[in-house]
Amino acid sequence: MRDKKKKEALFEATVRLVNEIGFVSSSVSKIAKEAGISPATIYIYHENKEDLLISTYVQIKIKLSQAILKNFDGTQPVRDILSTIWKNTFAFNRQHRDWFQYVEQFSNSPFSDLVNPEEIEKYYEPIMEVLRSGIERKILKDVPHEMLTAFVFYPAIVLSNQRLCAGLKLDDQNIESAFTMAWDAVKL
Amino acid sequence: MRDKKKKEALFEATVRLVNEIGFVSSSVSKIAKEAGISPATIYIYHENKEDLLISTYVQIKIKLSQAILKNFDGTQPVRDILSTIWKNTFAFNRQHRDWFQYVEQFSNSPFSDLVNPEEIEKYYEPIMEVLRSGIERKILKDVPHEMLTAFVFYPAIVLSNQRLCAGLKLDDQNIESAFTMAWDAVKL
Amino acid sequence: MRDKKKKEALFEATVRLVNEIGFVSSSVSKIAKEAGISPATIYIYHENKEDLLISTYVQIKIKLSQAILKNFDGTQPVRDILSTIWKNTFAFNRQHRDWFQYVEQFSNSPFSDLVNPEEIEKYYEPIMEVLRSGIERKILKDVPHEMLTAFVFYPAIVLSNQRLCAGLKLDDQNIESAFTMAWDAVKL
Amino acid sequence: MRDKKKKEALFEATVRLVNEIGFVSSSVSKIAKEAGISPATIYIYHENKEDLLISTYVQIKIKLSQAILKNFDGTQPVRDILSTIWKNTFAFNRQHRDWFQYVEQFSNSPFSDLVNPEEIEKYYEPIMEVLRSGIERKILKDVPHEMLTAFVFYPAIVLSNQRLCAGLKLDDQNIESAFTMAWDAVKL
DNA sequence: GATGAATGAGTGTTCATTCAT
DNA sequence: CATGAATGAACACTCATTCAT
Repeated sequence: MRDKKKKEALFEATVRLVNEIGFVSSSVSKIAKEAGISPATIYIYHENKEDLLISTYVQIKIKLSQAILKNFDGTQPVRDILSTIWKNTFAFNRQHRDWFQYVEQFSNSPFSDLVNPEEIEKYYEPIMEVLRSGIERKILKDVPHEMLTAFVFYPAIVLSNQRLCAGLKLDDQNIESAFTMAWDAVKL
Repeated sequence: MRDKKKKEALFEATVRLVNEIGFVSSSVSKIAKEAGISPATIYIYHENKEDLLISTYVQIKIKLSQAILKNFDGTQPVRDILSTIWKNTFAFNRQHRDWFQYVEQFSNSPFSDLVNPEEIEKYYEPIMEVLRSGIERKILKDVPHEMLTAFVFYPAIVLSNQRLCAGLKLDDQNIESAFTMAWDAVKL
Repeated sequence: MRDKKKKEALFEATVRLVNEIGFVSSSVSKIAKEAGISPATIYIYHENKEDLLISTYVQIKIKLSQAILKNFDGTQPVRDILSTIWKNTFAFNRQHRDWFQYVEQFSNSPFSDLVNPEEIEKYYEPIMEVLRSGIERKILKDVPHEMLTAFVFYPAIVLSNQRLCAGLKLDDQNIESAFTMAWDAVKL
Repeated sequence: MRDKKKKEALFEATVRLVNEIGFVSSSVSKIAKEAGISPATIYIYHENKEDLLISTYVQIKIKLSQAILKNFDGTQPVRDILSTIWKNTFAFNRQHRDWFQYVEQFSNSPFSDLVNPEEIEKYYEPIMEVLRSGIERKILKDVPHEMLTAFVFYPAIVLSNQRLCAGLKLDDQNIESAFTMAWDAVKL
């Protein structure tokens, strides 16, 4: 009969603290205090600190996949699909900056090696399918999928990054311009 | 009369260890052991751990700027200049993968906030100048410079990242294809 | 459910060690070892080293106040009251030399600045009242209370100090003589 | 050919630093920096840190003895001699508060055990002689000399102590009153 | 005589984790 | 299920001291 609220509080406390004081300084005890529970309680829900951080990451990635696939319609033209995804990504970032930041911090930590990629990739499969189909139908350039994502998705992440693009105003026009660039990069 | 060799050994040990065990786990004592010196000695050359990590980062960024600006010729067409920079980046990454990885880990750590951006930006000024001139001469899209770099340089970083693009073979042809994508993104 | 015994052991170990090797050399780890606990455990009971030393001091000062106010009877003549206090002080010192020494070492350390004087003074209020009343009733000299205590209490401390008065035998007769001197000093 | 100036600078730096940051925090390197010399240089003039601190203490005690014996005239009445000494003590404290504070900090540190008492006592011999003579001539109470000093000299130290008597104004009148108390204590 | 560089041993403190309750 | 107490190991950093120059 695990308390749902506690697990939820733990998730939120982890994200909040990591965003506040960073990955390195976020100790188990501090996270516990932030969540209003005992450090020992964390070990009921998670095997160890690693597991806590990883599971927090995975949860966010799943939520993220759901958000960016909102209004996904495989029958639309590739460009429209990617445009929707692109805009969803920026919308998600604006609404859940803390989740976004957590993911970025996590991705560049050694912990990220410990995540089973497949566990996450499956949630993004529809997007991969779009890319594959786009290539087949001679709409997208015939290059490895890493190269397509490097130009369609990572620029969005970079542009959303407060640290890297502190001075950049992300208004609708800029987002639109940026997507045009992405599309120019990948379209055949 | 500080021992040049010790400072050099310290630099190398720091990079090596951060690449081996990650930023978080790289403690001062471990770095000292890796460099074959006493932990106390580090504090002769650096004010504190932060200073050690930052100065290591800055050193690499300077070396990196020199490497990617190799054969820089401002009189060439914009496309050729960017192409050279693009290829230099991949060459540098191939030769100094550890330096590259260090920079990526550092950039996403809270330490990166502590670096004075101007100290580094000045070394990359020639590139900025190329972008500015390209926009003026109606060769590049007239968008904020962050958006240009997001499509010209960050994809190179992503593609070079072993973690993100483990399965991608970075042969000359792929590099060429990727640059074409980057160019398509930014060219008017 | 904190272990009362551990806190008590910590108190005793702190006093013992400070008396053995001095204030400066008494490190947290040494105190922990002396108390038979882990250094980390100290931080469950005390915020930091400072807090440990201060709280040890305050505890002793309270015990001391209780000891020297034993048989306190405000209705007695001033001289008798002070005489009782004087004798209690020597008795306490004889029984708890280590506590006495700890207080003296602490008083001359920079830590002593961090103690809220009022926290301690309240326990000694009855004595202050005696002095005030003595002045009012023209029994004691009308001088600032610091001057009265400098002659009534500090000489007792000096005479009790093994370091300063190594060769002095503190028998009843000497204590009596000394009190006579103190009384001659303060009486009108 | 030891540099007199360096030794003097070292003495002053030691006193200054101990008064500024306390006995415990005054490390050899900090003292060296304060004196404008290398830590290693200290070991030319002093065997070790202990020796530095002790020798600083002894120097001050000698200066102090000279100061409080100023205008000493053994032919004067005992009361006048002690009064002069008493006033000299307060004068010295006012002029050299830092030296005074150093002595107090040192006296209650374990280092003080390492000082050979005779090395210092000889400078205070004239005072002892006055006390002995005062007893013989039935002017002072016939009690151990520690008891006399406990009432004639230590109250002066207590009253001079900023920490203990922060609120006490040490004007001529108060000093005079206090000496009267001291004299009442010791006179037969 | 003087020093900057060097260091092993130590400092106070926090860590992730366990366990009896 | 939940926890406060407990801890050995590690943390970043400073120490008194030495020594080649």
